[in-house]
Amino acid sequence: MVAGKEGRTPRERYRSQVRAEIKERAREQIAASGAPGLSLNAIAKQMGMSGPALYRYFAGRDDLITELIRDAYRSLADAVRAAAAPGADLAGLGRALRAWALDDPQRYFLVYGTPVPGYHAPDDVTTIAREIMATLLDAARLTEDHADSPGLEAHLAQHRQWAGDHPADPAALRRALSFWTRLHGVLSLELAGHFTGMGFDPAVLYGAELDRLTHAVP
Amino acid sequence: MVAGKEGRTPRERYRSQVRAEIKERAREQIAASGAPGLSLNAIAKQMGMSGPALYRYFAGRDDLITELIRDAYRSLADAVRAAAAPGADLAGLGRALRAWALDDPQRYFLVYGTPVPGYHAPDDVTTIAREIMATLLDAARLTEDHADSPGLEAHLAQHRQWAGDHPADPAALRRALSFWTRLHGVLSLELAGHFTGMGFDPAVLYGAELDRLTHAVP
DNA sequence: TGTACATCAGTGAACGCGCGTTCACTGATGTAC
DNA sequence: TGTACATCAGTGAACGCGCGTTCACTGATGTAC
Repeated sequence: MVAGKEGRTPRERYRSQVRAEIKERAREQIAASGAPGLSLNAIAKQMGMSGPALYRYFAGRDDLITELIRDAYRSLADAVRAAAAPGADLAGLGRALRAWALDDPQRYFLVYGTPVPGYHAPDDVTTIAREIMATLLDAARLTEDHADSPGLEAHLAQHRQWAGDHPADPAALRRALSFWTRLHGVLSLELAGHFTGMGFDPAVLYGAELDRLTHAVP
Repeated sequence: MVAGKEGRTPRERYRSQVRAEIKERAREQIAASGAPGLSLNAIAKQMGMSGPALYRYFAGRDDLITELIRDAYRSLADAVRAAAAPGADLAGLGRALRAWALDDPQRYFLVYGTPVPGYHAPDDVTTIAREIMATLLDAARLTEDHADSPGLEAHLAQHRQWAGDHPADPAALRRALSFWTRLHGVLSLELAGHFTGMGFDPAVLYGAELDRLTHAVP
């Protein structure tokens, strides 16, 4: 999947293969019983190895979880970037975001789920998050809507650390941010099961939100 | 707090006092290390009791957690209902929702956080959730906005199990739902710390979303 | 091509820990007459 | 008001469990000459 991952020497190739399988099993386990229940020994047993063997591949449980979180962020950034490929606007990004989320809900929760008090994500995760925002801003510049929100836009114009030196005007800042929060609102409620039994189709709700973000109803 | 909780006989009064303290310590522990790390023995030790003593008050760990989730839902329903008291529209509800969330983020995550695979909330929680939606619908009927979304409204008009027999028109259904998902989008990202370091004030973003839900900018 | 050595994946035993939960029990508090 | 009995909160020992992690080790694979 990721370039260069397969290594050169047979040993390196084997190593990264086993690493990949450990992570795969870890993801299965998280899907089955949630991230807090992740157990190194259980993974090892499932792979037919002894527990301590995993310490050849990861420094410990926390290291493995951190790696999974990093992968989840990376995966999201890749999905978003791919959808933004030529000069696309926010509409395609929105569809890609939902597809990515539904494809693996637990991966979504690794990024956007309940934070563990005391746990701090490593720095490079923040870097990836900025990269995602930059992609969003690119697309937000190419999108038009009829909404406006002068107060918010003025505030964002003066507090735009998150945008770095991105050449986005205040309206684009607003669009990118609203895109993020609104779609996340629908997605997280949907994935957490809060819509089950309510009757309507979450896809329709998501689509309507996306419509209003991209080609505004006057 | 809740009427009738203090009991009549001294023994009953004592019982519910101890129950309350157990829950209080449980909440502290969740705030400190997350819900998955909740431990009955640790709570007992903190109260100067032995572990097994807690089984006089709760059937077990799961029972305690379920009770905390129920309390969280109940608390949200009360907060929302209080804000809707006379004949208020969605604006006041939105402010109350944010205050409730910020007052105790972990309580918010008990309701809206990452679901634990395999865990199913008890039925009465669903009842409370419906009650919250009903309150939202009441307020949505008294709110006006200039937004409309014909496709969504048509869909909701035909899929309104969640509204029960509430006399809300399609536009009100849409408003209630968008209110819920949009504000939740901002809140959950804020509480999970995804805005930290970005520069802007989440309150401004939240306020702008609320504005557009209540008195629409044309 | 063959030998000597270095690297490194994986094992198995062990450590200490905290967990939820059960059980038989003690002793204090409340109730009935 | 006092005595006899029932209720019930809390204890302490014990069970079995799975966890993360360390350590000294074996044996296979790769490297250098």
